[in-house]
Amino acid sequence: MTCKPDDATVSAWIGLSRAQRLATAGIEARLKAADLPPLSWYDALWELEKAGECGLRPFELEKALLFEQYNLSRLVDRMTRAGLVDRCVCPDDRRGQTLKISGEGRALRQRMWAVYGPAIAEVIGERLAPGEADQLAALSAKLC
Amino acid sequence: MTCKPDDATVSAWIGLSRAQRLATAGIEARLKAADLPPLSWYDALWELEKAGECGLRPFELEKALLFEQYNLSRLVDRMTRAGLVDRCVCPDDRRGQTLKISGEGRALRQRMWAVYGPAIAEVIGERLAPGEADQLAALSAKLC
DNA sequence: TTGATGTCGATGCGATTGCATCTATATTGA
DNA sequence: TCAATATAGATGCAATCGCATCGACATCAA
Repeated sequence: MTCKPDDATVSAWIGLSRAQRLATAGIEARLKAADLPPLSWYDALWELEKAGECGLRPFELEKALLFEQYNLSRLVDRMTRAGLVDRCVCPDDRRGQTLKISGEGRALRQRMWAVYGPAIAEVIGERLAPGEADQLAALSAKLC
Repeated sequence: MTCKPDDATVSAWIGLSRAQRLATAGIEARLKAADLPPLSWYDALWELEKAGECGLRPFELEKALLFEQYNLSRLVDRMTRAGLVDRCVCPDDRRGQTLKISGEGRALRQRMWAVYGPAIAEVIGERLAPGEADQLAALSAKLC
């Protein structure tokens, strides 16, 4: 049975939550200031770019991004309308489709990384001593 | 100048983000399954309960919760309509108001904690060895 | 086969968020 | 004092989210 959390657990949860929200806000603000789309667009573009030629099915992207199905459907809508992603026919499953990043999509991802990368460095990297980032990554991994 | 983040920093950021989102989703799902309002309501109620008799100004709550001003305004709206929070006149500043938790609000916070507490234990506590929670809290604090 | 059930993705609708801006009051400085 | 500026909080409107559900195809069991 699951009982009440101890104080250390509560502090960890509150800290995790605040840290992530502050970092996200900082990063999103920098993207917006540079007239770039939100983080979720970057994440989608990056997953699709990593997937390469064969692309990804929407449900795969959904799992990779931890998105709700309906939100992913609409995100893909917007990105397709923006010319960043191509919806291709899926040979194996006629219910589905295959998503591929376009040239424009690749270009936008690069422009976003030019802002996103330094933002991560500023918001996370500069605040952690060497080795602490690894610790944080390891602890986070245990929660997934 | 801020340059590119190193790999450890990127891993820390991605891990932090995924861990927080998964944990949040798990906790919110449990609240919803118990027919309870979302986490933000709990957070607001808890801040107001901690503040005690003298209550809090909306802008103080805004800072405590890391909310946008307009979102806080509307959250308070909904919670007031639900009878959980009282808007009181603010003697010092006639532009503003003082927010106080109601009896109903206190009661709801308790009922929420009965779900929220175990949820934290399950999603965070059970996945971290003793001491790791403290480490995570300490690392998170460096990011704030 | 074929009927029952499961999975993929889209969508109508109401709720919430983000942006810009507004009103009212407070503060500051000439 | 009083005009200029700043701060507290609300709100109209468009974009996005959450929920429920749908249509289309796939899979599985008899």
